[in-house]
Amino acid sequence: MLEKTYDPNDTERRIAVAWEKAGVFRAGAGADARAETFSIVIPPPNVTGSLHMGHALNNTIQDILIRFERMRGKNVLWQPGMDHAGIATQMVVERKLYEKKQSRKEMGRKKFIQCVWNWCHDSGAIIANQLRRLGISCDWSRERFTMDERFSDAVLEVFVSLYKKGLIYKDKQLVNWDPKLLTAISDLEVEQKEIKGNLWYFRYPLEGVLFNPLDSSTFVVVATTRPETMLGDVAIAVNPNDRLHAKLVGRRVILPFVGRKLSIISDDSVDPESGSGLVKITPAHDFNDFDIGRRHRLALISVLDRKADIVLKKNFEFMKGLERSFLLNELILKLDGQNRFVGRKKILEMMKEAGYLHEIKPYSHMVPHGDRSGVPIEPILTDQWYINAAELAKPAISSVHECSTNLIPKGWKKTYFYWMDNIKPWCISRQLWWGHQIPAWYGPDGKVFVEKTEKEAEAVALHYYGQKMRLVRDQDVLDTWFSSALWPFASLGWPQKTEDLNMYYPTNILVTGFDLIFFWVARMMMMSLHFMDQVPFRTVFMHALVRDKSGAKMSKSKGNVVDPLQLMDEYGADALRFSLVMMAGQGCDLKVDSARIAGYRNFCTKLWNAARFCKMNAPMQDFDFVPEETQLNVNRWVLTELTRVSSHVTESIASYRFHEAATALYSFVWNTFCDWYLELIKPLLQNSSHSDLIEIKGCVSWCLDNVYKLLHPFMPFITEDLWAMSKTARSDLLAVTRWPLLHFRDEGAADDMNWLVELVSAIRSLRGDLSLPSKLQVVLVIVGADDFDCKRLSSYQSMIKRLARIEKITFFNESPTLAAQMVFRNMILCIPIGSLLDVEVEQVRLRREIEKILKKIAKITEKLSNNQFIEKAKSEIVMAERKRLEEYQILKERTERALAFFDSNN
RNA sequence: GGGCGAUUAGCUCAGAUGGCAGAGCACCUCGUUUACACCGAGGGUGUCGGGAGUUCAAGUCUCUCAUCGCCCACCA
Repeated sequence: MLEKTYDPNDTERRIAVAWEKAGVFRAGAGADARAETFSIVIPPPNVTGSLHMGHALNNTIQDILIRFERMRGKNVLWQPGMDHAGIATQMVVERKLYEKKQSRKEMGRKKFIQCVWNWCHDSGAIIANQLRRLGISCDWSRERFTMDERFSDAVLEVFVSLYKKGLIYKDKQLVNWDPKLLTAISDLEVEQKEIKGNLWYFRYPLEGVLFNPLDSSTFVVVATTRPETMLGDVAIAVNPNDRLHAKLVGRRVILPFVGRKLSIISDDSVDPESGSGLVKITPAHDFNDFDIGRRHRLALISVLDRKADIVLKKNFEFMKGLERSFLLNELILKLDGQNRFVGRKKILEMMKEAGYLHEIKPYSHMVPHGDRSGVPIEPILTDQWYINAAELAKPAISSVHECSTNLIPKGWKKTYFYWMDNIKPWCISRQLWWGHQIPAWYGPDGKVFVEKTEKEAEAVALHYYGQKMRLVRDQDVLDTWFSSALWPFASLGWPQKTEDLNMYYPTNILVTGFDLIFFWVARMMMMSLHFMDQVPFRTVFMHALVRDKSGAKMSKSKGNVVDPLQLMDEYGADALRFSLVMMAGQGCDLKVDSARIAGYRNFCTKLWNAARFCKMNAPMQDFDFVPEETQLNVNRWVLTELTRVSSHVTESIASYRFHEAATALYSFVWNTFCDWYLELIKPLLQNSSHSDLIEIKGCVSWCLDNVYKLLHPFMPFITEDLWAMSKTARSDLLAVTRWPLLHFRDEGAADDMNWLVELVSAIRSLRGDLSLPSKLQVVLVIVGADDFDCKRLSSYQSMIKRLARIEKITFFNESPTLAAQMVFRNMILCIPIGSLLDVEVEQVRLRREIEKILKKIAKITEKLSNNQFIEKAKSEIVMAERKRLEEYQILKERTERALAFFDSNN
């Protein structure tokens, strides 16, 4: 005998092992030689990560598709793997070292990298096991890592190839610099945050007049949010159409303290409405100013170093040709080596003291921050490697236009195009140690040799110099997303021409969160199209992001992280999976609420108990059940409903409407199968012929077996477990059993049983209105039944009696006295309850009923008397309305008759 | 500043191609009917955010306004 409740913990662990042992997740397992393929590459989780709700959702969706297609007999590959996650992993390991009072720098690069590798080996298995715990069925025998040897080979191949085509190049540009992590980052890794600060208005004295803070003709006013960069100012710009200020063009101002002479220039990009209308230009510390500087050939004067500390003394260009005034000396003394925040304060003090501070206005504006470090980034002039993304984007754009790749939901196309159409060079070098080191070697004269190996680089250098020269390798590593972009083809063995690539590329679908559309999806499109000449996936399914109960993003610092492992321990992996799917509509947010997960845990218990009932009442039969051979309408009905739900589920999964599939199954199992079918057959189990009993028992088990199959992609553990216990299970695991394709339908039986369900519900509702004790058996008197009704009533009377607690059904022409009445279709149902009946209450109830009906009738009549409606609406709609009207009129007439009976007998 | 999405029952949300407003949870009443109390039966009057338009017909399509959220953007 089974326990009353399902215990997921033991079961899930046991079954996960069984699957793995049987090798059923191997690519192509169980498929025919000529089967269609279906492939997915997993979004590789960070190697140091641990399972969070986003992973749980993402992998559940993929697993549903994979299990579904595997059961449909396809040759399925789900390629797993992990990402080395450059910055993230390096940060984690550095933090660990810091706890041990060690540092990366002291350790040296080689040792540090070894340390990271050790950490990866330890940590990598954790998330893989957590994914197994969730039941995901990827082929772990083929696990790949974005830093493994074969993958590195792909990375080198791509880098060298793009370099030689001129699509990768080195450039000295302003770059987003993270002063905490001390590396360049790409535009995408910059987060704009609104900061409430000030706008400071400075007075810069005009050249050739004596500066007087009280005389506005002796200075110009410029506004800035970044006072600390003023020492790098090289010009002042105004809009040429700014009537107020354009006349200043050509004059010069003196940069306070420093004494540098700044020309006032005109440039279209200046907004005369903004700030004071005059902008100070600091090309070394601002992207916009950098462009203006380039247009006007202005000098670049850098006053911040890589740590964003102010550097004055060491700055040769800054000092050149300047007399060091007293003030300048003082400035250097106060500022040199200070960090940017202190520097700002000190500059402001000095400006104020010297009368150069004109005004301060509170001002809130967007300040770029590093997404990992959280500190404000600095635009800094450095040498970095870039990809010409605009070039690579072209085929990636047209492929989506041509629908070679479909984005779901399709609204994301617009976002994709907008970004791709405006894509800028992608900075791919990072000043980190953990990652793919850039395959570039430099000769003594700085000449760069880009080759896959040092040997090859040396060979080329030998040819170039005519003699052997010492080469030094570029110290930088590549952006993690550079290697992630190769995932769909490199994980299948590229650059080798592998059988896997042949068979499984392009993949069918990529499942990912919409937050990765630029970081990852777009870049995979670019790289894959360039190197494979084919899209990486036919479909991209973008799902919502998991939020907490109140809709906020989960983060460790907020402490609102919901741990999927804990939820699985509490409710089981199946319940978690089911709730994620139920919530994964196509919105943007998905709120996790444990009450809901508990609800699906209850659903597991419900299913478990249906199986338990089956085991108790319909144990093993040596019987090959064939739906077409059934005789009993109750069976033919439930089989019809099962066919309906199975095709609904199949269609829904195939079109990625997972929520719909899950809802259909939930409602079939709970409402149709448990609440009605099992209740309906209970009386039959005690009191039926042998052949009927065999049919019923066969039908119950057969339905459950099919339910297990249909539910398996959603709830793999419990269904596998129940499958193993069910009579029809031979040695096969459910995971590789064929998906059911059901055809049996008997609409007549379905009509009968749906009528029965409605009838019983109506009687129960009437009983409820009368507050009859549920144990009380009553007599049901039926008035106005026709032959058809009578036939139905007698065929199903044992079911009706049991489910509605009726001791006897009789037929009358008139309603009996002291009976509660209710109209059901064209009959009046009466329950004579004698003195228990409160006639007045009944009258009120019936009157209210009539009122409702009249409203409906009025509405439909209005519709039908509208000629436009009759003329223009589809004929089946008009017919349906007429039929409804007829039904309501019968209802009205019968209800009035019931009421009249009371009125006349009172 | 631009783009996208949301607004439906107390809460969380479903409602493809317009045609009788739904589910789960919560709540109330009743119930130890031999699978399940993680259960069963019964219980819903919601200006479908406001306004306008198209249509015989609008939660659904168009416009507009409001509120909220997200993404993108170099603006001092």
